[in-house]
Order: sequence, then C-alpha cells, then structure tokens
Amino acid sequence: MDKYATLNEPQRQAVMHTDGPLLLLAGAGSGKTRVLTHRIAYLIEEKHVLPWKIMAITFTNKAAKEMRERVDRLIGEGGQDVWVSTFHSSCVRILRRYIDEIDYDRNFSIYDTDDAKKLIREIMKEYNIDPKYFKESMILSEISSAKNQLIGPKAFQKQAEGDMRKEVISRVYKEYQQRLVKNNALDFDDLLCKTVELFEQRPKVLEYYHNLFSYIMVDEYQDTNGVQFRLVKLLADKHKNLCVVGDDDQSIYRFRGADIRNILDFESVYKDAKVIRLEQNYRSTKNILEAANEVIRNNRKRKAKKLWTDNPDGERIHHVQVNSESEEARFITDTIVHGIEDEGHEYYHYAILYRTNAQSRLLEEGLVRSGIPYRLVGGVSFYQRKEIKDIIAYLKVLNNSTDEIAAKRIINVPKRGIGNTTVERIQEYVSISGQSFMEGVNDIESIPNISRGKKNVAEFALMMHELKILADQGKLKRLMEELLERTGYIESLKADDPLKAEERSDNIGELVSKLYTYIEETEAAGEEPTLNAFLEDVALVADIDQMEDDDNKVILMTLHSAKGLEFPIVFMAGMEDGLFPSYMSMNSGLEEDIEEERRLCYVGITRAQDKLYMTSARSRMLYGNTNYNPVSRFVAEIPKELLDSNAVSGQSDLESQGIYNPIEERARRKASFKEKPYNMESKIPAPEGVVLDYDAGDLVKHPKYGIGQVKLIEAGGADYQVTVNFPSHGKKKLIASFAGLKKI
DNA sequence: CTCCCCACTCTTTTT
DNA sequence: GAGTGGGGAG
Repeated sequence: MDKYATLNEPQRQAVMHTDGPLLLLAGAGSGKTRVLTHRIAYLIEEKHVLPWKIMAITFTNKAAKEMRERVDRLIGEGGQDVWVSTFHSSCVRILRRYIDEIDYDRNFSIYDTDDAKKLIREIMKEYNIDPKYFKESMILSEISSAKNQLIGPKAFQKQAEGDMRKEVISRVYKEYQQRLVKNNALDFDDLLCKTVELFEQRPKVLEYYHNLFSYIMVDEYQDTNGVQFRLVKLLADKHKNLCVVGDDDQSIYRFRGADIRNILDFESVYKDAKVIRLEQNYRSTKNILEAANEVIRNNRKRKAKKLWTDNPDGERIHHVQVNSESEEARFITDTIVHGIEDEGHEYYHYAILYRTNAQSRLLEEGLVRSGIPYRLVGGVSFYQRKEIKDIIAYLKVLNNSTDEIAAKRIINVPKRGIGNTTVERIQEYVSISGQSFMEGVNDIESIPNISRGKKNVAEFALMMHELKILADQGKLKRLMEELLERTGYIESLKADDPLKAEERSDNIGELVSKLYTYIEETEAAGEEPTLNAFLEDVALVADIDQMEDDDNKVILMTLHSAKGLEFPIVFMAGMEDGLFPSYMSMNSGLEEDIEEERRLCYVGITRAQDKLYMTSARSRMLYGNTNYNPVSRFVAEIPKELLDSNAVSGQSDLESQGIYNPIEERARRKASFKEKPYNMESKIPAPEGVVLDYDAGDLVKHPKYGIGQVKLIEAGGADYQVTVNFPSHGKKKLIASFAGLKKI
C-alpha cells in the first residue's frame, strides 16, 4: 500500500473509488495522470482485476504512451496488458476485427483531412457547385460536425429541408458518404461513427467488448464530442465502472465538436456518480496560479472551483510589449540565452507557446540566429508533406486497391505521361461499368478514346501489379525498395524542385526507417508486420506524438498542443487582441467564442512552473499586412500586483537601450496612417496594405454575415473601421483588413 | 501532355 | 506571405 501513501486525500479517494461512475474534476497541475495510473495499479494489485479488463482512453498517442510507461513503472509486469490507447486507435482496432459485419472490407483506408477535401472537391465539380459560395473546407466541417453529433446523411437531409444552403451540403454529404464506401475508406470521424454503428447494429459485438472491459477510464473528458460520449456510454453500459477525468476550464476543442456538456452534465446522465475535485496544484508558483485563476474567473459558464498551491510565490508574471514581431523574437531569444548562460538553465526548461502556427517562423529564425537548439511541434507535420503522402498513397493503393483518391494521386507522380484527359476517360469508364478506378487502369485496353496515354497506363498497371505481389507476400522491406527504385521517385524530386530535393529525399529516408522500425518492433513482439497495420500507425499520429522528451531543446508549439504538458519557463508570444483572442472570436459577437479563447489562455498560463513571460508586439505583420494590435485583454485581466509589465509606461526594453526611437517611430507611423476619407481617388496613400474597393452606400459581402450595406468608413489608426448593416445579423463594426469584405 | 505563370485563397486551433 | 489551383501556351 506504500505507493498510495504519497497521494493527498481527494486523490486517494479517487484511486480507491473503483466501482460505479466517477467524475474527477481535476484542475491544471493537480496530478490527474498520477491518480489515473495509481488507480490502474490499485485495480490490478489490490482488486485483482486482470490487466486486459481495464481500458484507458486518451486523446493523443503521446498521452497513451506516457500513461502506459507510468503504469509499468508502478507495477512492473502486467502493465503492458492494459488497453491504453486513443479514441481513434481504439476504434480502428475494433473495426479491423469486425467492420465486415457492417459491409466494409477490413482493409479499409483511413482518409485524413486532405484526402477528404479532395473527395469533396471532386463531388462539387460533378454537381456543379460554385466554389465561390461553398468552400470545401466549410462543407467538410459541416459534415464533420454532423457526424460528431451522429447525424447521418438522411437525418441531415431532413433537417436541411427549406434551407437552400444546407440542402446543397446535404447532397454533398450523401454523395461523400457513398464515395467513402465505394473507396472502402473511412475518414477520422467515421472511425468513431462506424464503431458506434457497429455496436448498435451488432449487439453481439458489443457484448464481446462488454465482457472484455470491466473498468473504463477516459482522460481529457472535457474534450469529448457527441460520438465519443455515445461510444463511452455504450462501452460502459454494462458495468458502469466508468471514471472520467477532466477540467471544464481546459476545454479548448469546441471548434471540432467537443461538447462541454458531456462533463457538465455527467452527474445527470450517471445518477449515482461520485464527484471528486482535485484542487491542489503541484505545478506552479502562487503568482502564476493566481494569475490563471483571475483570468478564468471571467468566464461565466464553468463549474466553480479555485485552485490553490503550497508552492512559493515565485516571480511576478513578466509582460513585455515590444514594437514588432521581430523584436518579440529577439526578446525571447535574448532571455533564453541569458537564462542559460547566467542562471544555469537548460534549453529544455523553455517552451514558447503561441496562438497560431504562422507565428512560429519568425521565432524559429530568431532561435537559429542565436544558435539555440529547438524543436518545433506541429506546423506542416511530417505525414502531411507531399513526398510522404505520395509514397503513402502508393502503399494505400497496394493495400486497398479500391482507394480512388490515393490511386489518382499517384497515377502520374512521378510524371509518366498520364494526363488529366486520360484520367477523366478512365473515370468515366469505371463510373459507368461500376468498377473501381484501379480496375479501370488494369483494363485500359477496353477504354475508348485514349491515344497517347494508353501505353503509359499499361506500364503503370504492370508495375503496380508486380509491387502488389510483394505487398501480398508481406515482404515489406523489398516492397519499399522496389517501389522507390521502379517509380524513380527520388530522382524525380531533383527534376521537380532541385532546391527542395535533398530535404524531401531525407524525409523519404525517414519514412523508410520508420517502416523498418515498425517491422523490427512487430517481429520482436512475435507478430507479423502488415502493410495495413503500418498504414494505420501512420494515419493516426498527431503532431504532439512526435515530440521526444529527452533532448535538450527549447520547445515551440501552439497553445493547443501544449495542453497536458508543463515547463519551468514559458513564453506566451503574441498576446494581442486580434491575435489572441483571435479576431474571429472577437468579431463573432458570441461570448462563448471569447470564453473558449480565455480557456486557452488559462491552459497556457498553467503550463508554467516557475516563470511566465508574456509578450505583445505593437505592430505585427499578419497574412501579408501590418496590424497594430492592442495588448490582449487577457493580460489586462491579470491583477497589477501579479504583473511586472512595461506596457503601462509605454517604454520597451529596446527603447531604453536606444535600439528603438519612439519619436522617429511615431512620426513614421503617423505618416502612414494619415486620415483618409473613404474615397479611392484620394491622393493620400491608404494605410499600409489596406485598399478599399467599396464606399459608403455600397453593398458588400462578408464571409460570415453575408450581404450588407456599408454605412460608414472611418480611418481608425492603422486601419479602416467599416460599419456595415447586415440584414441577417444587424449592424457590425468591422476592421477592414480583417473583415474580408467584397464589393458586389 | 506539360509547364509556367497568375491569381486567389487562407491563415485558429487538430484526432 | 506562401502555397495551390486554374488557365493558357507551347
């Protein structure tokens, strides 16, 4: 029982309360992973539950891996038999076994967002849907959110009746779903939806899992969406030994369907649920924690709670306002260099967090210039790179020949003289004959109206056929070698883009070594490596999964990716209204949107253990034009006495060092923001980069609010403020450069 | 069929 | 600012 002695009282209660539903409200840094792992250990060692009867679900592979390692360390042998995995990989594991029960093939492909978009684009083209009015990303996100609420194409259609826009989406949704079936593919949402469908339609399958899992735990419960809720409910229905852990203040994924009600209403869904709160924070200093509390206090929709800590006060929170994003980068790198050289810190003590991935570039440049080693999490992830997706597409086709999206991606990559017309001919032919695209490729002789491409297609078909033999024999190493050899992919990179060729072939090298590692690990575990399983591993990685813990580097990532992590010293960069909170959330007029941003800020602050720096830039180049944003409202929500800020006096460090001259700067800026009437003919240049092609009285179109009439245009410092009356949404004051208004 | 250039979008966060 | 798609020319 010794290992439980170090737990505090509520933690201990949570560990010991093993039977029946349990809601664990665990504030930031309150040791929830500790509770979960001890709980698993307790179940196995004290309650003699067999390890494989315990299921623990996390959101990322990284969290799953970490949990498994900690369980292993706690109990030694046996830990590896606990089912610890993410929602998505759990579902894939289930579907790989049983999806044939609901008319899919078990070799299904998994479509990422790019693949799904391509499919949507094709459908839109066929249905003559004008991409000006319907963006594929918009349609896709509507479909995704429908799926997250378990609304199928039929139900969607019913809801759409009378709403023109939704009716169009409904048609696409229906076709999209049919195409997925035809391609034997599932998108990310389907992985969850189809599992629910499987359980609901095949009670025997569900029963199997009921018998398998008697204890279920779900981490980050505040981020679950409708399907995930349903899935958990189905799985836990028999034994009701369900423990969910979460923090409503850290719910930051509403935009992708997370439903905060899942956690807020847990007690009404599970009537006899026990609720335990973990409110002691072990991570941060008093000042940091207090700042976080004060910020999050401004949210209305939340469960009341207040974190406290026994840790020392620590330093105040440093807030620095600088003039530009490059000064911001310099301030951050200088601070890091100083900390390393003079205070004995290590690089891995530092994390730089930001709102959008676009901010990372300048920060990276700064770090490179100062010779600071860093690791970037996110951005264009490894598996989204063109060259990787190409090779993967080959493997996908070899694994699942009905995958049309993958087949079309590679039929002419590297270029082998098969153009659009040929592809279209094949497409027409197979859509009449009902074959899959690759069947058409194999049957090229019988397709009419193909002249030049015919020979090339036949050669391609032959090559794929021969590669498929290797794939089917499970000779994966040979397959990869032959694939690269015969397609000549690496050489083609040089011809395409000599500058990037080396980096790209390095990436392919990395993919190859990932395959080899996979083969070795699988064989070491006494199992047979399959293409199918490798593709699955590859499809379900998240950016954060790629983070290695053990190297001594500064970490850069978005605030979203940082959830669940902690660092001694944290920088939150870009603390400006318009960036964080984002202008989207500020302009929507919905308090919920700001509240979500505030939770994100709360997550950011609570990542810090000892020191927290916030930086704001007076001017920032964003999406091609310069913006002058005020300091983020979230900074203002931190009480003065907790804050050590230079923003009040208006003098930045760089100013006092004489690097920056406020008088010159002011003059320069004044010159560029001369007041200007809303008349295009004016000789005075417009504020930097802002050109308005509309005037008061004109009709304009806004991406969100639709059509409205311009009432007033005012020069507001750096930019124009435009007042528009939207019949559907009322009067809105918009910043011209952000609003994306189009004259009609 | 391929290549090249232009124009256009998208920039919030991601399994 | 960057990357992508579309359109036109060779």
